[in-house]
Amino acid sequence: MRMTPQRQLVLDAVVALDHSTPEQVCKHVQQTTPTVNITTIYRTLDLLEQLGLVRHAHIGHGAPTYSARDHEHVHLVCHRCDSVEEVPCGLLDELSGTLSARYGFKLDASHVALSGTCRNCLNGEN
Amino acid sequence: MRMTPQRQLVLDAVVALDHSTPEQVCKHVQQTTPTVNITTIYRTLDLLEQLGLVRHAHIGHGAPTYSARDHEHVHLVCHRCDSVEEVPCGLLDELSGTLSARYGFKLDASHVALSGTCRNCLNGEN
DNA sequence: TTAAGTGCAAAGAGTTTGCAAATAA
DNA sequence: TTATTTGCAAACTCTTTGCACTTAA
Repeated sequence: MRMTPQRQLVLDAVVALDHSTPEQVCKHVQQTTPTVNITTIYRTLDLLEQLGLVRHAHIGHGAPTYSARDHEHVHLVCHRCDSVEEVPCGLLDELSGTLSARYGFKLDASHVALSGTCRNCLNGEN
Repeated sequence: MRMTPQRQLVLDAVVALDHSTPEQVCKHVQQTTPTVNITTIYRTLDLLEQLGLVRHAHIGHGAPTYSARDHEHVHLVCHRCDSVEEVPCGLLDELSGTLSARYGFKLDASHVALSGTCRNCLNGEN
């Protein structure tokens, strides 16, 4: 594996943007180097994920969003207004323990978003 | 809104199949009535969801899966072998309470899948 | 000079949209 | 009649694949 300029650009973009879709990463990279192709973005995101440098989460219905590996938290996604709130992974510690004990399932808290209704929407503000 | 034959067929299929993608619902409906179009499946699933008769969950990377509204549970998806296990929503009650109290967020436990590694994969059986 | 990496075009899944024909109030 | 519903084709988003060209070891 060579840390090519393209790959460095993609990694930098993921770190800089945070929660960004492949499309957004592409746009950002192309501001500096317009020749970089979206295919390379996809291939590089896969690669960086295999290397453990980035990870993706499924937030809502659209494209997944990528973040740097060390940026870990749980996402609360409102299915009414699509807002995303970040809360500490620690909130899932107990659930994680239960799932492990009862089902042998090792929870990866930061990978998925928890869906529900946010405070504002509950109060009828949206 | 008229409960047309197509709509009844879609609802029946969702109930019968459980956790089925729009594509799978379509295949099932077309066994009885081959003329029903996939567009109608999508439109009807949306409609039935608005009426509260079905709901969808995002399991893994592909298409969402639809189930009857009363069929509620949490999905544990293994991101290594893609197996899906169902566990009671009650497991999230405490988390749900915490999120509500601290963030005003009303969790919808059955909407999303929890991602992680399943027992078999942890034991190196896959 | 060989293997890895890239860009480009095309294809593929999944989904939505526009519109005209069919259906039922 | 008139609004609703449907089927069909086309478009659209997101992602992957095949292949030739480029690049660095």
